[in-house]
Amino acid sequence: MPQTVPRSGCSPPSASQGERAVPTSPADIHHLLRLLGAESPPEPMLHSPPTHTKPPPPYPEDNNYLERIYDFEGFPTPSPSSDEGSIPTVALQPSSPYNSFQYSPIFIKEEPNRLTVPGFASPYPLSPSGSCVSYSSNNQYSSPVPQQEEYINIEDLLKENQILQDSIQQNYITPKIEVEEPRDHILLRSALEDTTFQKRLNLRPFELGSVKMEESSGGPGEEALVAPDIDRVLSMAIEQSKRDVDNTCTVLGISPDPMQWSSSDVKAWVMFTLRHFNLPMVPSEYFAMDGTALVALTEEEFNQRAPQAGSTLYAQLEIWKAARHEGWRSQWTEQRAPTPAPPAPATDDMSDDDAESIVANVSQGGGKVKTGSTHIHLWQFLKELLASPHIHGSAIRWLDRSNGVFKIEDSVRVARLWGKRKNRPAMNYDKLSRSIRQYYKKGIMKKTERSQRLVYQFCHPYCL
DNA sequence: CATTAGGAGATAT
DNA sequence: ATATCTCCTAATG
Repeated sequence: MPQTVPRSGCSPPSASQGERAVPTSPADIHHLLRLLGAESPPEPMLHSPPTHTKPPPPYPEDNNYLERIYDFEGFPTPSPSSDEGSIPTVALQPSSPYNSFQYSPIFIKEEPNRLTVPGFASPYPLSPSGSCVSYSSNNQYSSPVPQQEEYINIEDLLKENQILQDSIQQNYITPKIEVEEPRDHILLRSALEDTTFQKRLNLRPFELGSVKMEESSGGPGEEALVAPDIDRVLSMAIEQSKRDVDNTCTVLGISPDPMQWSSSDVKAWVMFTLRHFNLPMVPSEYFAMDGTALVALTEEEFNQRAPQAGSTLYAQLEIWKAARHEGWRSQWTEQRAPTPAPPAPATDDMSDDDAESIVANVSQGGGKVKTGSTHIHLWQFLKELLASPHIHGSAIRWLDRSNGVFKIEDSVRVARLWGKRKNRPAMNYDKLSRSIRQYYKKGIMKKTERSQRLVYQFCHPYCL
């Protein structure tokens, strides 16, 4: 069935062999390859997994998986208590058929693969071990059965890719990727299981399978032939990483460039990442430093600060560094430039805005376009932030939830997030607080008994 | 110095 | 017309 996919403003990466959607140097791929294997739990946040399509039940403090999905997507977390007045409730998108993933244990131990990378020109110190990411088994994605550790090399990946392609050609119709048998090759698994990029790019589910792969007839020159197919998959995976980074920026209100992070940005990022990977929390004081300092930390220093999670944090940061290095453009670079007609047309313009409008659309039942998010009221927005303490807890949190008393811990970030939401790049806390003060008159908020700095209180119907 | 308080005009939807 | 946004002056800790 030849499906012609409407391309909703984005051109799928041309299947032509010469050009790729994402220009990636071998070094980048290698870099990512080292990183990706250990990284993200498969498609952690962009879509709801099939089994979780309804909002989380009561709200027991830690049924966070769904919350994470909501939060990360900028979805308002479904309120624990009944209904939120005019806050739009969000129906999650019906799970896409491509979206079959499950959390499967990931084991990887890396071995320098055979690609020789003539020097990844990173301005940042690489891991002292040189291998960059050594994934320890203490993280919870690892299975209790440690003997499954395996080494990966490109040849295996290629073979596996071949197997996959064969099986793909047999059930071409099935939009699901069947990667059941091989349990061990994470990179491939994660790259292939994560099919969301295919969907986002309007690829047919298996277009990547059409890339012909020539088996290494040329004996010794192995390095040379690695690139073509894996490359393609990886470039998509890279795309995915970009989006993840961008999403995180949006959610946390931080710059994509770690060097620009303030110390509270650093804390927010660390906490978010720990949370995201289900790693044990560490005192945020351990990471009391700004972005420049964070970037300068070695893997060992990470591990000192967070014995259970240091490697993951370090690896994640590597991805962000790479992002920075590649100059991934994002709406975050300085003030947004609203020029709607960028010179480079439609190669991958389906980044962040799309995600947001999808959110908006979904929340409107698919009917109305856009309108949702810019119309939000400040008090609603604040409650939204308050509803995801594990993400924004360092910026704003409840002091007395039942009475609607909350405290703004990081006025700069809250204002930044608000400005972003309202498309007001010049927003600051001065203005935001002025708006809050208007609420006194309107009876939406009131001053607390003993007035404390940065502490506000919702009035009655508004607080829950 | 950051924050609070509130007036007043401008602006976006 | 409403809900801010923006700018500003004055007070406070």
